[in-house]
Amino acid sequence: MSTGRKPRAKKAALVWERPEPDRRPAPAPLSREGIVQAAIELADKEGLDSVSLRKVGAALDAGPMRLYGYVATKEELLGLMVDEVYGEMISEGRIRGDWRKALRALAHRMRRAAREHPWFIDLLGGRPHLGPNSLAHLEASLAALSDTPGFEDIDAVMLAVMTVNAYVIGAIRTEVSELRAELQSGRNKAEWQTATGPYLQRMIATGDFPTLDKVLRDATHPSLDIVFDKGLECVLDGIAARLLR
Amino acid sequence: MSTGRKPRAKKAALVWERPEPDRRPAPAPLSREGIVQAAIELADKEGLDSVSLRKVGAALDAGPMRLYGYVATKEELLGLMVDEVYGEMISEGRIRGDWRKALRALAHRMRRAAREHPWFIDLLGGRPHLGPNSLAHLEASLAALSDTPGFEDIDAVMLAVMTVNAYVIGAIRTEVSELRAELQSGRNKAEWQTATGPYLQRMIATGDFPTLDKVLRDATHPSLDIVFDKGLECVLDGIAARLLR
DNA sequence: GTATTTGTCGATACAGTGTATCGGCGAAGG
DNA sequence: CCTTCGCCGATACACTGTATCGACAAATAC
Repeated sequence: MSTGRKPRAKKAALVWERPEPDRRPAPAPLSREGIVQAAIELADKEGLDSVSLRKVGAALDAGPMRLYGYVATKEELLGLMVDEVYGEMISEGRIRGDWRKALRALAHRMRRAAREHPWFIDLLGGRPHLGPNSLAHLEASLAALSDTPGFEDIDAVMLAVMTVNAYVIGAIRTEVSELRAELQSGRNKAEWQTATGPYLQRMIATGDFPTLDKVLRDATHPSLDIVFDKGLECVLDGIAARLLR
Repeated sequence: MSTGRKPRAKKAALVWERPEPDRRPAPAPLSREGIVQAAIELADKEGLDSVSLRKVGAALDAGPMRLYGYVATKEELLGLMVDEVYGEMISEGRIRGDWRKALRALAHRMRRAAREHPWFIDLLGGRPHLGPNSLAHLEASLAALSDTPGFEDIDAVMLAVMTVNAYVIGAIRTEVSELRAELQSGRNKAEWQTATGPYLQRMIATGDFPTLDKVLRDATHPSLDIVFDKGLECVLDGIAARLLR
């Protein structure tokens, strides 16, 4: 095509109108580590939905496309975030003690991590985690067990770790969902109960949920920590029972 | 403002250019149930990401905003989808048998539902589920236990149900993630293994993951069904152990 | 030294998303 | 028949992830 196209619209013809050669704030070092850090900070502060390539880029004085040099896709960035949290879990130190202590420690580490990064549990299980820290975490888990007596069989080790892991993930997921519900509709637990209370009471008043009614009326409602630990001990008991068989 | 604004640009002045009075394909009955059904069909077929208000609307010959009469937000639609699946689970019939049979049945129902609707597990735990079917499912679970001997204490019932639920959710989540990984990168399990294999082998060759190495080499790798059931029995054993104490 | 090639980088563009807004239309009321 | 009201849904907006490709800088060739 020969129709003379203008060189570029944005550049004013006169120097006086061009402010400066577009002042680069810095060569913008930028690194995968830095990007992941910024993304995590954003997710912690504003929630996972706020992690967009634009916002992460902006936090680093860069445009969205700049990140694509370090990450092929947003999925990959999320994967790196997950691996980073695994890294934090590992850095808490070696797991020691008998198998029960070890599994308990692993469970609590994960729970703590999920509390500090509420988005973590949402990302878990999206895709398998093959990052170095994930692998290291898995290795640490398996190693902690395979050293202890009663776990000579590698299949038993695998079963124990996977079962506890499944419980932990499910339990944390439920917890986080409850916490979010509280945080969302107002501020404290009381407000949430008064918000959903009427609806629930109306439902229960139908008489279709007698057992649920009994639970809400008679059951002691322990703190989340206690519920988590009780369930965990339950699972551990199950593993113990299988060991002796 | 008095500047004569044009009546409407889209309407051609001549009748011949206006095709028809915009032929309504039908008064478009439209109902919450229908919308949810369409959304579920879409999610089953094309994945959860494809569930957009526009596409759901299109499936019902309606614009996006039409749906907002039946649903205040997309979140609400997703909530309805979840409740619908709970409904399917309930409709499989009453839970019967001793507590172990009952819990096993509940677990397998959920797993089956998650297989038919792979998006289900992703939505679980986002927010608490207070829909009628969710409540009915919970009621059925609690009722199935509170009838059986050994579960007079309502707290014990709650603990057992919640623990099994946590395990099931976590286990299914892990499973689905593995399945997705296989389906994604090619077609069958072999292809996936040859895709990620080299990377894993290189990682293991570093010698940093000896136990993981042993697992990959020595462990029998049972089918997903067997793994799930073994873990489940493990948890059930734990509950049994607590019952006798 | 200049001319040409090359390769990278990021602004722009695009096809989507969820949802707020408000003009136009049908129905109700005088 | 005219007016008024309410509601519905087309349009618009702000935002997303990412493909594209022109412009610039460094490297190479002469």
